[in-house]
Amino acid sequence: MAQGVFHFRVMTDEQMEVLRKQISVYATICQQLVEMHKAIYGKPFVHPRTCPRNPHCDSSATPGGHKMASRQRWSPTPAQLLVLESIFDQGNVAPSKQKVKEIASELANHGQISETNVYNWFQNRRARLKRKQPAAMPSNQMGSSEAAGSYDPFNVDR
Amino acid sequence: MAQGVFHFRVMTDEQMEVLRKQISVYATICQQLVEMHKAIYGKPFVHPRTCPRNPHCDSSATPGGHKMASRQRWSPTPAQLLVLESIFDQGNVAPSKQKVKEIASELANHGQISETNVYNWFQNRRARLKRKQPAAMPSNQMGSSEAAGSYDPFNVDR
DNA sequence: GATTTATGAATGAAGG
DNA sequence: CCTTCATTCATAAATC
Repeated sequence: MAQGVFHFRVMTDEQMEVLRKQISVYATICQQLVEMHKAIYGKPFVHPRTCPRNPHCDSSATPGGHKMASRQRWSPTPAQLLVLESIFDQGNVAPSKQKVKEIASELANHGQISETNVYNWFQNRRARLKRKQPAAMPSNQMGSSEAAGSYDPFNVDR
Repeated sequence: MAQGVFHFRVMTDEQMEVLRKQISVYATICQQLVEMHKAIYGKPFVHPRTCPRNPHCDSSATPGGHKMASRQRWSPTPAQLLVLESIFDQGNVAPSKQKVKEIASELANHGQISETNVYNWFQNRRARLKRKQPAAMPSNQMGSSEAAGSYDPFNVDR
C-alpha cells in the first residue's frame, strides 16, 4: 500500500468523518476503561501524558457520550430554502432520485449543496409533517398496535 | 463557516500509515481490555455512563411476562461496534447464517444483542459502503472552483 | 454565553 | 439485495 512514494493521498471530508467515528469509539471505550480503573483502584487513572492542547480534553465532560470534533453541517441558504419549500408545497413531497438530482443541480447555483442534502431535506420534511399533522385524519383509531411503519402515504415517486 | 469553504485535508502516505497503525493499536488494546473486563467480572462491559440517551442498557426483563411498550431499537455498545467493524474490515462483509450466530453469541457477552441485529448491521453496513465508495476518485483535485465536492455525491448509477 | 429549540444527518429495521 | 421509514443524535440557530 505504501508504495506510492511520490503521490499524496487526499482525504475527503467523508473519509475524515469515518476516521472521526472510529476514534470516537475508541475514545468512548477508553473513557469507560478509565472509569473502570477508578472503580477498581479507587483512584483516578493518571495519563502518562495529558492531552497537549486538545480543545475538548478538559472542561465539559461530554455527558454520557463522547463528542467528536465538530463537523460542519450543511444548512440551506434562504434562496435554497425558498425553492425547496416551494417544491414541497406543490405536492412533490417525495422526489425521485432523478428529480433530486435535478433539484440539487439547480440549487447549486445558489450555494453549496449536494444531492444528499436535498434528499435528507425532503425526508426530514415529510417526517416532520407526518408527526405534526396526525390530526385531520377521518376517524382513525389505531389504538391496538403501532402499525409498524408498513404504511407509507408518500410513496409517489418512480 | 459552513459554506464556501472547501478545505481538503491532505495526508502523505507516511502520515496515513502512522494513523493506520495507531488505530490498529487502539483497536487491539481496546479489544483486549474489553475481554479482560469480561474475564474479571464475568459480565458485559457496560458502564453507567455507557449509553448517553440510549436506554437499551436497561435490560430489565419485562416484568409480568407481557412485553410492554418501550420498544427501543437496538444500538451497539462501543465494544460491540468495535468487534463488528473489526470483522467487517477483515473482509468478512457478508457472514453466513452460521457465522452470524457465532458473532451474536460472542457479542452477547458485551451487551444485549440478537442474531437479527447482527444480520441487519452487516446488511446496512454493506449498503452504506456501496453508496459511499464509488464517490472516491483517485487523485482528482477538481480545482477549487468545483465547490460541490466536499460531501457525498449520492450515488445514482441505476 | 449558557440553555433551549430547530433541523441536518446517521442508523436500525421493515418491505419489496 | 435495494429502498424507505421511524427514530435518534448532534449541532447550528435562536432565545434568554
